[in-house]
Amino acid sequence: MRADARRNRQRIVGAALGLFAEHGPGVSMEEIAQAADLGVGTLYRHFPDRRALVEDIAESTLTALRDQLCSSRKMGPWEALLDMVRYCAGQPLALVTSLAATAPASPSRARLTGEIDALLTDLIKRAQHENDMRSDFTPEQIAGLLNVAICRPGARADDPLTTVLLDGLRETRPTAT
Amino acid sequence: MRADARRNRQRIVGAALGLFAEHGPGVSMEEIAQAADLGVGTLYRHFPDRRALVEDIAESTLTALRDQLCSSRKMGPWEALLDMVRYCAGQPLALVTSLAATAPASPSRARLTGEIDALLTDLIKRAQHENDMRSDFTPEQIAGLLNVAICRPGARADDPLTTVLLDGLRETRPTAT
Amino acid sequence: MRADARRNRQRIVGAALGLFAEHGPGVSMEEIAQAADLGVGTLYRHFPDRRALVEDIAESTLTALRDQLCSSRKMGPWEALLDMVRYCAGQPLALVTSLAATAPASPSRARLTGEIDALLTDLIKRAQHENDMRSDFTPEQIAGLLNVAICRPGARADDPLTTVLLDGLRETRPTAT
Amino acid sequence: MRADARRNRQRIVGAALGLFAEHGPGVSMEEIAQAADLGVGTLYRHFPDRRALVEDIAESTLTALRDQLCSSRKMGPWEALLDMVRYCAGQPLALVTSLAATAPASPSRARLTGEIDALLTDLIKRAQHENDMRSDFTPEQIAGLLNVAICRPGARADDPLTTVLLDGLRETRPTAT
DNA sequence: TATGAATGAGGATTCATTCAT
DNA sequence: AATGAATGAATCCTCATTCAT
Repeated sequence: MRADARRNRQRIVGAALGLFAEHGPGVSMEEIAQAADLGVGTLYRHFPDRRALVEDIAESTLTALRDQLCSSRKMGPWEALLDMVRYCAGQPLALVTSLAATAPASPSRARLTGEIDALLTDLIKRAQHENDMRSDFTPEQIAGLLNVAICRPGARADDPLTTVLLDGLRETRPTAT
Repeated sequence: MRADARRNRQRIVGAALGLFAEHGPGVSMEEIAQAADLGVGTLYRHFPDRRALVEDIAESTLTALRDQLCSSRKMGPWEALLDMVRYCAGQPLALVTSLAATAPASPSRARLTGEIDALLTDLIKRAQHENDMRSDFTPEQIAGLLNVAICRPGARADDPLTTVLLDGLRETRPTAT
Repeated sequence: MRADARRNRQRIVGAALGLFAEHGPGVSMEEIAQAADLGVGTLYRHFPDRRALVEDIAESTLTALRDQLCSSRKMGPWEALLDMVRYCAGQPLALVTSLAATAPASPSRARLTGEIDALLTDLIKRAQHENDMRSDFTPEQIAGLLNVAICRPGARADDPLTTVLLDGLRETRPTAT
Repeated sequence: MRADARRNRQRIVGAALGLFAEHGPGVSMEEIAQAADLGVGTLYRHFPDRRALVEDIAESTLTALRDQLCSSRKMGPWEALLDMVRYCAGQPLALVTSLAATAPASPSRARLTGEIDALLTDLIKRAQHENDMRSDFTPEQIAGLLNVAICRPGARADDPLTTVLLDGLRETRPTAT
């Protein structure tokens, strides 16, 4: 019975992700429930309201990202960054970001975001320290910039934007403008 | 009365831009009308439905961008690109992009987008030809990349992302990864 | 100037009749005004509100019918009835009847209806008296029956319904059922 | 719950019929829902929009009429016609006809109308063949005429109009005019 | 427990009517 | 006097949420 519940929860989240991706954030709870082959009532048993569902999706995605960042702490910083970028390409980060933008962050989401920022900033600091990354921007600025690269619909680790950005960050020379 | 009507139309568009920017695309027509100090009926006289309002905002922004691109055709290509980036920083392009993503493009919006793409691609081609820009990406790829840089909330001509991107594009060397 | 006003009034009534006939009673005041090549304001100068317009149409049609009935008082009763039926075929009586059904009758419309009923009933009485019409129904019943025949969309003086009815009324024999 | 839902559907249809009959086709969905002691939402769960409600009322009335016509196919034609007229007197056919006139017929309503016309025409043909009905009109003309008699507010099987019409149809003699 | 029917507040849109030009 | 822009109440409809089965 607990297994059933867990399966249902997964189906709901999966259905929601799929529908949000395909039809935008306006998808109705009923549609999500149907796509998960469940009644609305069951959806509401798992998530007290729509915000809870959205928050759950956002938090689980962010949690996975944080864990990924944690797990690569022992790598060289530049390699770890590349890893993170590759990892993100397979995640619905663009979707989650825009969904989450709808509502103010819950405390736990805020905490997650903070942790990710800290981990990322730390990574960047180490990269700069090892002269793998240009140092004329603060780690926070660079973190913001990477966020854009990552939280983009259809972002891939080897698409032009990512490539040019990483190229631009790799060096230590001043601006060309 | 013609003058009044024009003023009202401007107030509606202004109010809509402000509210969309602040509270997202879910703002109600009533709220927009109130923010413009008008009755809903007036809003609907100017824009037959919500989509028409959104389309109008999108198209006028895109038209201005196209005109800007046209008017800088006689400059050197790199300087023209910088000009465009600076111009876009002052425009609600991020907003317009996300709003427009809600609905499929109208024919005239599609045409505008096409024109802008053509102008931008041409600019990039010329920049590559003059060795102002790396040539290991197609002009279309670079256009896509610049679109991201430009259609970003809070984009500025001298913020880190833009700077790094332009740096990364300026050179002619291969990838550092 | 008075001539203009009269012409405008006629155009409004004409446009309204046409649109009501074609698109039903839901036609908007704006549409009527446009069809009359006038602004709504002008329409409202002539008719204080929608009901006034509808009433006017109804009353002018009923007035004409009453006048027609009056003018044939000197004929033989059966011939006068045939005349009335022929006259009605060219009038928008079906339309007016259904329009008027929307709202309770104004005093003057009620008066007109009463006059018409009286004239018609009188005609029928005379026809029965002259043995031109079967007498097993009261004049009021026969008046009601003729109303149906007449206030029908597309009624014509020689269509099957009218023909059969007049046949059925002409005789003096009892029911065939 | 299935039983409840069915009951609710019936209450909606009943309320709608009553209100349409009393206050015309302009009754609001909210009023119908209130008269059925339900929320608007429930009304819309049962009927996706206003047209669906009207269509449903029309189609169920027409279906019943068709079934009535079918079930009397084995009777003598004249008796079957009388039966139909009697049956119709108890049905809201006038209402349904005027409601349905609001919108173009749905395919299934069109089919029903066609079937009814065919059955009625056939009945008339047989009646003419057995010399129960005058033959100087085509069956289609007579069908049209009967439609008027039947689809009239307050039609009864023994009211003057019906009586006179049936009288007029019974015989085989030419017009009296 | 899962279901889906019921609810009703809220948003989009229309249109009769008023009023500034 | 004519015009058509402005108004907002009224209507249709949606959808998050609750609740009876």
